[in-house]
Amino acid sequence: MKKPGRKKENTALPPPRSLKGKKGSAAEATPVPSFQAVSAANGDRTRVVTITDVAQRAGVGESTVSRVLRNHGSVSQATRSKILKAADELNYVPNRIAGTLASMSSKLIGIVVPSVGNTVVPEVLAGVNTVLEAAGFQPVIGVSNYDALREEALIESILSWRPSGILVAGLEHTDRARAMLRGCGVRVVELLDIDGEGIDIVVGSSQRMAGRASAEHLLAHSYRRIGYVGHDIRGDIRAGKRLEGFRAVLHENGLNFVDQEFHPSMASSVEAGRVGVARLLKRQSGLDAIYFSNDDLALGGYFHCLEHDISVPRDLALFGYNGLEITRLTPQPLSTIRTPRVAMGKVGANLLLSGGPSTIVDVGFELVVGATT
Amino acid sequence: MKKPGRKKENTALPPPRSLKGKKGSAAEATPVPSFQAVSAANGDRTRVVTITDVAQRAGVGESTVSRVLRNHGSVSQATRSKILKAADELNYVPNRIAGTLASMSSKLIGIVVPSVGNTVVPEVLAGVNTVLEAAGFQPVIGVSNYDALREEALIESILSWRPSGILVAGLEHTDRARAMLRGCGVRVVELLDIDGEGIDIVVGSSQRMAGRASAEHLLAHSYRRIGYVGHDIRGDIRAGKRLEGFRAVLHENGLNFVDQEFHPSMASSVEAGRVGVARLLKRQSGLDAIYFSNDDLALGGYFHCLEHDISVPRDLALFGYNGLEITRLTPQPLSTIRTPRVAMGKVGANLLLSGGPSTIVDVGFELVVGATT
DNA sequence: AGACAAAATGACAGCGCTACCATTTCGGCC
DNA sequence: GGCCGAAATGGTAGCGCTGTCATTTTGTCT
Repeated sequence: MKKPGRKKENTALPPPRSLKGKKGSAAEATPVPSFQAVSAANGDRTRVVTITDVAQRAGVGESTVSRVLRNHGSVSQATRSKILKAADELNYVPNRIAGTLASMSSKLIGIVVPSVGNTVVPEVLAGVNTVLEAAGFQPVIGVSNYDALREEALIESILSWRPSGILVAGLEHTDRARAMLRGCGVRVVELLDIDGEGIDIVVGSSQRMAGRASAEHLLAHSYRRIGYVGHDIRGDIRAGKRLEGFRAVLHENGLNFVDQEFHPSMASSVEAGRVGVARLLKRQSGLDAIYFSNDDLALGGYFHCLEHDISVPRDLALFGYNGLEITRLTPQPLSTIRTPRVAMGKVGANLLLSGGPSTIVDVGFELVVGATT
Repeated sequence: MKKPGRKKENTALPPPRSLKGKKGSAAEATPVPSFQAVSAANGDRTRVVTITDVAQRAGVGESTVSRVLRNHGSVSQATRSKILKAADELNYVPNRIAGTLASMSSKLIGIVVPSVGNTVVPEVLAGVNTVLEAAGFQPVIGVSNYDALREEALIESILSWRPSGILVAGLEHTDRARAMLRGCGVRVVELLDIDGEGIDIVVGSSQRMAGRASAEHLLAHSYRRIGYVGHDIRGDIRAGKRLEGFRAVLHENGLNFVDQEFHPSMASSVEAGRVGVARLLKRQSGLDAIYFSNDDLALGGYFHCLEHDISVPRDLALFGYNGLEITRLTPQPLSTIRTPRVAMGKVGANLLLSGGPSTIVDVGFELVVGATT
């Protein structure tokens, strides 16, 4: 339809410079300075304002300025305000890079997450961020895309910023990643999952138990011909653990999945769920319930049912995982398992900063009986 | 005058290590190390590995190690591998804090976003991150919660890490924030919106035009009794601009909103939409269409209709904003306006790193005619 | 007023690395 | 071999700040 918009530039701009052997040749035009070359609206020197400038302007020593700015150590009220005034006038912004190097302790916290696709991770991050911000820490984030090697690289990269702590998702990492985390000398929090061996602090809920609870719920409601619709399990280890737990209960009851569908890669998980259910139903395996790898998929399945007049749960029951807010607001609330994600983030961050001993915190989960089972 | 300062061991003898004499004595009653105090499961001393250690181990100078590690400058193949081997054996992780301070140019990029609630911001971040990662940059993130003062504080805080660039959402900032961004000496990208005056680089689409296009679409489809359901507009300036554009078109056609509902604060936007529509309909204003501040609200409204057998669009048309993936997958696809969020992030990041002149890039938007209008 | 502890302040050596030299070594080439 | 430019390497100031310690300035009691 309408498509206003001026020039619709492409993303084809060349990256500024590559990491790899860029130099060597004597040519080297544009040594890329341009860093901190501005400020000082007046005609004054265009150097970045340092603590020395503030000290001179206030007529005191650098250490005193440092003490005032960090609110640390005793300084007379008169001196303090003199310094604050000078700092303000000069528009001084402290250089935390230098401060970090000098003090050997940073106000940076590393965070490595697998994705920012659905709202699960952002919610955890929100919880983490609340705590970090209150304590004056800044998060440095990396997204691994469910790729263990990328995660390893990210961890290394983030550790090179010498954070005061690091939060990562999950318990599964490459050996080298684990070694780095163990040896980096700062606290490590592993989030979301507790099924496995952690490095230091572990905050999450049991994926296996969640899967088991889901199966038990469906069985308790007399569903017997159960199918599974999931995304690629290779990358999402936690989804795999849930599936494993679910399947274990089925086996213990002499059952098995009647049919299943995996969707390796689909733009959206909702779509994967929709397509998965469509395929499953087309095969007419006489399913009475479907377990999904998560709520996104379940939502897609639910939409499919709505569109094709499949009565839920009479004709087909649906069960998801995550307890996304939206699953509470669909015409029929979805049955799912809700995890306290924001709280998880908060707890994790708090433990990280608190300096206590290594722990495992099971934040548990809540089985939400919606209208789809 | 006395001569303060510590002893600076000169070139007398090669001291075992540590210029700081931290080691040496066997006593060592933990003088506040706790930082970097771990690793090395073996009995070895636990000092952080520095470039000097690598240099010594490889039997070369520090500068050469630096050259190899940064892949910058010419080093013989033999020396290179010798150094890489030493670094690997020592499990060396470079200290980018020190590197940044020394080189006066960091591999950090600041990002300030209003929230991580729905998937809009994460999608933009994903685009940004793709580009940053490829260029070896690390994002430092702050979340302002739609609070201008918090944004200001975050900007200051992030600038103190001396990033090489900074991305912020929107064009509206406090005066001080704007001054800091202008004066910090690095490139600034303002994302999402282009209606207003930017600082340096602006990448987004016109909110006002989006609102207008939405109104024109509804009018073209003969809807005349239009209502509005939105969240708190005070914080979300962009939603306000869309509303303004929409309303302008209504006025130009001698119309106005028949009724409207604002939801200041609700746990979920979807819920706000649901509740908003319920209230609007209860008032029986004879609406034939509802414009929502965004897709989350629209989704909630749609769910309400589904649940209460309100035929969409016959009884009521719905129109949202964002073009979230999920709106494409509901039983009836929602009519909405889709913005190229990932691309927006990529373009913004590329421009930030490319070092070109200040620009405004209108990435446009696409009016998606779903089944709800 | 003198004595003494406490508060206030300043001086300066690093933190680990990179940029910029200076110096040494290497490869052709007469 | 001797010469010379280029490649390879080492030495060493800082980068802006903080921690330590020395010094000076209070304030409080006798």
